[in-house]
Amino acid sequence: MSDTRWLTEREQEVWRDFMAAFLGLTDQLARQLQRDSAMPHAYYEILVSLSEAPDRTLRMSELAGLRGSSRSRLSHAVARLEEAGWVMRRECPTDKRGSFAVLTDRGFAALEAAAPGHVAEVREKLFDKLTPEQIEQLGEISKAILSGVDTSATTCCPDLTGGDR
Amino acid sequence: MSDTRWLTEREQEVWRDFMAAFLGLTDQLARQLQRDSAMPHAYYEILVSLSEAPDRTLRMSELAGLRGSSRSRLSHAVARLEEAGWVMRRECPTDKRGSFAVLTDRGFAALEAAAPGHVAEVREKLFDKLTPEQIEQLGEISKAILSGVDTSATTCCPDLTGGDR
DNA sequence: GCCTACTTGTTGAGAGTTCAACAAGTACAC
DNA sequence: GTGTACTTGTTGAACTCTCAACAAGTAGGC
Repeated sequence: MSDTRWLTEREQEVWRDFMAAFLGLTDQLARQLQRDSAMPHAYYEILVSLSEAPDRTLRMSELAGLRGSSRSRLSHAVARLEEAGWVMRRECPTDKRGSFAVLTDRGFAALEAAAPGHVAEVREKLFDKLTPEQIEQLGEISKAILSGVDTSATTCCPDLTGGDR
Repeated sequence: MSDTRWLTEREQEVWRDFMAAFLGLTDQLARQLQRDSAMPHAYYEILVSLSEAPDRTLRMSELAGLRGSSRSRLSHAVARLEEAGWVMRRECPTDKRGSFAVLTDRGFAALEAAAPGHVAEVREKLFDKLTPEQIEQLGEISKAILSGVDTSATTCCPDLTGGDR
């Protein structure tokens, strides 16, 4: 198609440090949560989203959108969270296809118990390592990257079977 | 233990944007590689590490160290890469426990075929979104985060059974 | 030599994610 | 109403990763 615009030496270096730093960071956060609270990071974030929603309740697809997760992934995850007694499903009265996920009191308690350790890890491993200027810079950089990430790609699986028959 | 130092509003915002941006970015890179080259991102990086090693050969544990991967994970991955014909195992003559992973010609060709698409995605989704100053800042920030990430944690599983008997 | 401690790499089971396929319901034209 | 297209959420299989357990080999004391 077009000849490749390879990375410069410096870009390569930044890219590798960036990946190593971020993968290492997320890895440690995930380990901390799994070790101390027996939940994967993705499940923690589902609980957070629910805890902030009105009535601690969200439609499955809204929750998937918020978390940038596929419907399939969320469905499996909520099934596990339901087994743990942290989330309940409730049907939607106005749309019989739909279903709500509701954070239970036990789920909220589990989240409250997990939060301090998680926040401490984020502080120690991220914010304590950066100057106030760098924190601002990271915010700007993140926003710039976000502008190019199509969040829809994760959530939906466009079925194009009807388009080119 | 100690009372929690919660995140400030601004820190929270940066944290969420950061996670969303990074998870979205890695997700898209992984999808691009899987879609266009039928390999997970982690496998791509294994091939890269091997391609840069003398004789395209590395001890399993060195490779695990380079990639910040556990020995178990690497062993499974190399098994898959061997099935694909991209990597071969060779035994180590001086240490009969050890084994080498060697990138095959087919593996090198697969890497060459995958690289342009991957680099284009990294460019488009990351470097094209950032100013030269931001790229420098990201490099510094990554180094700072890296300083607090203990890369050993991933690789080894310290067996402390003998310590406190 | 022998014995204990450690290292290397593999294995199998369990857990989370992805993908494609699916049932059930909704929306809207006709 | 009927029919077609789309949406919602779930399911099962395949795949990757993690964890614990393991066999085999090395290192160093004695």
